[in-house]
Amino acid sequence: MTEGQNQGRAAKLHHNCDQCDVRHKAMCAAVDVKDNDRLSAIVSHRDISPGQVIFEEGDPAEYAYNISSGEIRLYKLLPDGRRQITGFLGEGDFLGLVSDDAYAYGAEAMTQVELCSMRLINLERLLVDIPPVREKLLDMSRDELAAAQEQMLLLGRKTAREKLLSFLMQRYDRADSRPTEKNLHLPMTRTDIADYLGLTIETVSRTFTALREEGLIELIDTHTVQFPDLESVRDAADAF
Amino acid sequence: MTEGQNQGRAAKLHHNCDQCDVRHKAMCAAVDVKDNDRLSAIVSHRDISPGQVIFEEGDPAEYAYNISSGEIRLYKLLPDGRRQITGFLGEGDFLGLVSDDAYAYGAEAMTQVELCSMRLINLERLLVDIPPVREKLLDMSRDELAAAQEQMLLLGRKTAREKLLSFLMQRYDRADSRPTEKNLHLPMTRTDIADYLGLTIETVSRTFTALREEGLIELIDTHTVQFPDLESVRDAADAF
DNA sequence: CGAGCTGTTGACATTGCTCAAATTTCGTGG
DNA sequence: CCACGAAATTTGAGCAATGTCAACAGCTCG
Repeated sequence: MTEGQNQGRAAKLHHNCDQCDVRHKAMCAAVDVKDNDRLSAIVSHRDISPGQVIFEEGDPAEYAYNISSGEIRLYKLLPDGRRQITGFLGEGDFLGLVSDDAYAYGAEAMTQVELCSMRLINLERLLVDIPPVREKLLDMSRDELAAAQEQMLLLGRKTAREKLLSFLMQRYDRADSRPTEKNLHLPMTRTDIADYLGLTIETVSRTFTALREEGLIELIDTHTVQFPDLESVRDAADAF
Repeated sequence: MTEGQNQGRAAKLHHNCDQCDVRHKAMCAAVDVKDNDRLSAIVSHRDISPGQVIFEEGDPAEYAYNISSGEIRLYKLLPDGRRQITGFLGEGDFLGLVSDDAYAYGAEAMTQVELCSMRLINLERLLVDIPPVREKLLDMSRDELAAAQEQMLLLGRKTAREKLLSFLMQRYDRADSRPTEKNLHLPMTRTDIADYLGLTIETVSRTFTALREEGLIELIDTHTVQFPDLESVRDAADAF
């Protein structure tokens, strides 16, 4: 299975950025193709299995990462264990840039994950030498910030029902594959969804059931949702 | 009314950045002093009175602003009027950069405000010509992002009591003037606080009363708080 | 097959919200 | 400086949405 494959790959430390599948949607897109070797020289490949911690809040920040494949959750914890998931990241997303010298949040793999890692030191150098990279990172953090503000609106002012519907629409719209696809796959557990939406798992579960009974969604299985009528879901989700 | 005032002052379009009080803590600090005229050439001065809208969510984004003095609230609205305040800004803070071509949130003056405005077009040019400015803006948005994530934790996972205490500590720590000062001034209304913390004004009010009765805070007047024992407040606020 | 997850459902508790009214604060004009 | 009306804040009573605790069902893995 994948384990074997991954280990095979990890042996080859320096990935070749020329052949990277996600280059176009990652921060790397800002690097001119002719500087690819510059990029390849500083990145390493890393495989992570589901549930594994990539880094924890407060860890000294040494690496930044691009996600080559798989999905990750970012979260913050309170001393007593309450958790808030601040975001889910997927293919092409970037993580690890911090103002401080410590990570401001933790990161865990939700699925099998392939990371493209680089030392922050080397990244800093890249930012200086190749200005478009900084430009790209600024654009990306502005997007992240806009998403964070949208999430604050959700957390502070929406009902459980609105939260879940907004979440589903957010996932649906983000999913790159949008041909005739009416199915939405949710890789995360109910606990993850609850911690993302500021709810308990019971409320998430009950709300899923309620939406199903209303006919707004169909639950193909616990991790797959279908929308009989997309528009009515959007209307109910508000906020868009 | 205020219109008149604004036009009066606005007559003097180009502020002199050499003499700016907040230059050192604003984005402008990234501009070398010798390029000050470059900066002065693109900024204008604007006065805003309390309650006035600076821009609304969805407005086409034309200007970015530095705050010379005063305090501002940023917010997002739901169609039915529910409001989430996403942040309070003060002296030296920067607002208006957007990924889209429309503002992602609204901004209103809470007090009398002096703004230093610049066209986004001109700012873009500055970013290209003076790389440290982009660097500075990236740093600032990383800080903003970290603050946003902290706020998500607060909104999603803290109790009303913890929310209010965290808010008070956040304000206390941010207030630049921290000599022997045990007083904290809150320029915003209870409604603003409620909309920032994801609560109702009644709950905010009751929680203030409860904290006063516990002896954790003293209310000098509705907008001034004192902390008899700062440490016990910090303990109760968690999350730090 | 049994242990251990994950998810669902039920019964009940509680936090924070809603509606309403009393009180205080604040801005304005005299 | 004072009085008045409007706005902001506080307080009370009841309620609803969501959380807590507990039982149970379905699946996966050994």
